[in-house]
Amino acid sequence: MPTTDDHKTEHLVPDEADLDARKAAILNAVVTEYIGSAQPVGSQHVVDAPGVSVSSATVRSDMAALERDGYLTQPHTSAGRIPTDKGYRFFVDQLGGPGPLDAGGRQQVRQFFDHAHGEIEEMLEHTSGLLADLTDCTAMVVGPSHESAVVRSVQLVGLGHRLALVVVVLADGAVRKQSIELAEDTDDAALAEAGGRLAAHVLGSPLAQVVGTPAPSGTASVDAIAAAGAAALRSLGEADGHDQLFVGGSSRMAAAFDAVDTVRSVLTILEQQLVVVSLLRDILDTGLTVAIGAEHGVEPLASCAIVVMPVSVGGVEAGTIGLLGPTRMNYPLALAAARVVGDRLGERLGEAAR
Amino acid sequence: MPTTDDHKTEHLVPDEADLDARKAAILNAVVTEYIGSAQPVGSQHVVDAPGVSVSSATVRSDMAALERDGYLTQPHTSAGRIPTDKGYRFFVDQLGGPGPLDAGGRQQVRQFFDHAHGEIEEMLEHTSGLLADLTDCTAMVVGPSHESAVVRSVQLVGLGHRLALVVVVLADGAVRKQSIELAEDTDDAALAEAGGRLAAHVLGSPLAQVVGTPAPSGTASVDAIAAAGAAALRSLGEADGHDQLFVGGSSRMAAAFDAVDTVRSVLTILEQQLVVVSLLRDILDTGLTVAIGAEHGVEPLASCAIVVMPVSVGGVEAGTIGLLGPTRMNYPLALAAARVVGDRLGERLGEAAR
DNA sequence: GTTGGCACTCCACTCTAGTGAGTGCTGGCC
DNA sequence: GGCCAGCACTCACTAGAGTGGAGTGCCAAC
Repeated sequence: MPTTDDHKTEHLVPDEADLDARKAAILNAVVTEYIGSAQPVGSQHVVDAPGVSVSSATVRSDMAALERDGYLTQPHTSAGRIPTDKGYRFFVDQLGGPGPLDAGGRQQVRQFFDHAHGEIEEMLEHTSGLLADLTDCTAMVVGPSHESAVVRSVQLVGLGHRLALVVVVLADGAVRKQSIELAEDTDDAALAEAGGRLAAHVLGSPLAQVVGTPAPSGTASVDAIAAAGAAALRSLGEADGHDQLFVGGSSRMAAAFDAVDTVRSVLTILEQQLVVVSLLRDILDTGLTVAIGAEHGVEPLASCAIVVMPVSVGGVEAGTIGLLGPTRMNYPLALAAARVVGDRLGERLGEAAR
Repeated sequence: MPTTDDHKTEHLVPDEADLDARKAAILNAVVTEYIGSAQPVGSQHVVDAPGVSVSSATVRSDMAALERDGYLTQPHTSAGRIPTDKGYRFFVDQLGGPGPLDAGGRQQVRQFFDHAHGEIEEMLEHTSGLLADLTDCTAMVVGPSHESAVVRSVQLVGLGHRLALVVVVLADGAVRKQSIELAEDTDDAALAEAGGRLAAHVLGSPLAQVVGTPAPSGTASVDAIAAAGAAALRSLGEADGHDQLFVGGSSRMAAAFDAVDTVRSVLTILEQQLVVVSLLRDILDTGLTVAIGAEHGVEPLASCAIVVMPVSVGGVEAGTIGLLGPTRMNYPLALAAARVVGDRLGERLGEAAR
């Protein structure tokens, strides 16, 4: 009934604009309480909340209004209220805010980044574990894209038996490899010669923009190797499209739901790296930080919410952090953790990839 | 009461030696049925099984004997029988056997290895997915150990801003990297010089056996870089101890149990790569192929069974396959899949790493 | 040793209150 | 008009009683 809807939207203030202060306070209380208890919240539990200094009867009538406006719902008559996706949305947009990370959490983050060592991949992997610990959500960390990183070094390494490895180092420290088959037993000199020509051809340009073959050397066997190497680089450039994903704390999903079916379908999604990466991408592209319930359009995650935070290095996007939990997840905590860890991670990546 | 136990073991035949043929057939039928239905099996459901041409009353008395001997158990009086861990053990050792992979499965394996491409890590990752699909279990694939692989190439690549990358290629095609910090802005020539000395020092020896520093060059700055590189190599050698693990199909664990708690604790274990790798290692070391229930000693996995299969390349162990499922998993299928995929994977690794 | 028969057990299910948290409504008060 | 105490009502949840049936153990007979 679009007519009725339009009517409402146009003439009744509360639907579009902010809710009346007390209703907002009540909604806030219901969401907060429900996030903590996972139980429907009754009017009695809300009367003592800040900003609500009225009787339970009045709260009830406000709750009924909030339900009419779609912020709350009842599992059944004569049960307490549960926030709807719209209710969570209002909470996140108008009420919650990032909220500070507690002292223990801040300490954990500091300690983590003080002791973080090793290569990027390892650090990202561990970061996902940290986030999961902090928020009790499943954490997803997408590594920096290497699309624009230029080639800093190319090397051909013979592995014996007609096999060689093309090893590429990008300016941001990423290393890619691809094995190529050689036509016949090749001596190291030819390999080195071909490697040199390959390097001259691609050094300084992004991996994705490698085209053509190196200039001919006059020796057919060397040219063949160089061409094979160039082909390998191209296939590496194409494969680089899908960024690396690190998922941590997927066991938290089992604790979040008591229906095994839900757990299974969520885990199934998490196993599909491509789906997850593009899901996070999509959410970011629509300009959201939090996607609640059906907002992200992935049906099996309808009872989940996702917090997304871009990781930027010097203003340039260099990865993404995602937190997956039930729609009744602790948004303030998740937002705070994502922000803090994202910032620190960005700094770290900046130090490494200058 | 060890005395009683000894007494039994020594003087009563059925406990140690094979069960009487019909009892074995009954046990076989119970296990098979229970694997399929997950419901306690009554005597009536067994009378039609091959090798059991007796009435249900006789089956009952045999079942009672099997229960006395510890092969079966009852959830409660007047319910059907469920196999104990010992019952599964007998089934696996004496009855089941690998059992052939069905046509669809064989086709799937063939297709997978025909189309498998890319580098080892990617293939191992996908192999875990394949195994999960085939068996409906969670699959674990441990990559080949690089402990004994000798260094084929070492390179120092400058990344700008006092940062350089040590890139090591091992003879089996594995690539390792580690960033090092340079004392001050260093020119490429010094980097190349140091790289050359580093290479001369370690080429041909296994990564884990890198000791000392390269021979001095006479230039202090070059020596410093070379020393830093050698230190990086040592730390890489140490880090190489824990092999790469790829877990596929962890969502299957959610389908296997209906207690969310169990699912959560199993997933928690799966997140700890080190634990999983050493668990598989331990099982192999005790000479087992299948570890059932408490046999592997990891308490949260008490209701799980693990099928382990070494992957060997030319007789040398080069990785491990593991399948994790509930104790009532389909052992013949899991064993068959593990064997077939393990063999094919071994062949593949052999082709690549010669 | 095997079998049909029989009494028994006990889970799973249904049905029936009874309980209580929570609601919507109403009439009176400020 | 907004607020509130009071009240009747709703309905999930729980406990207890009753029932059906799948399954067992035992026994006497073949």
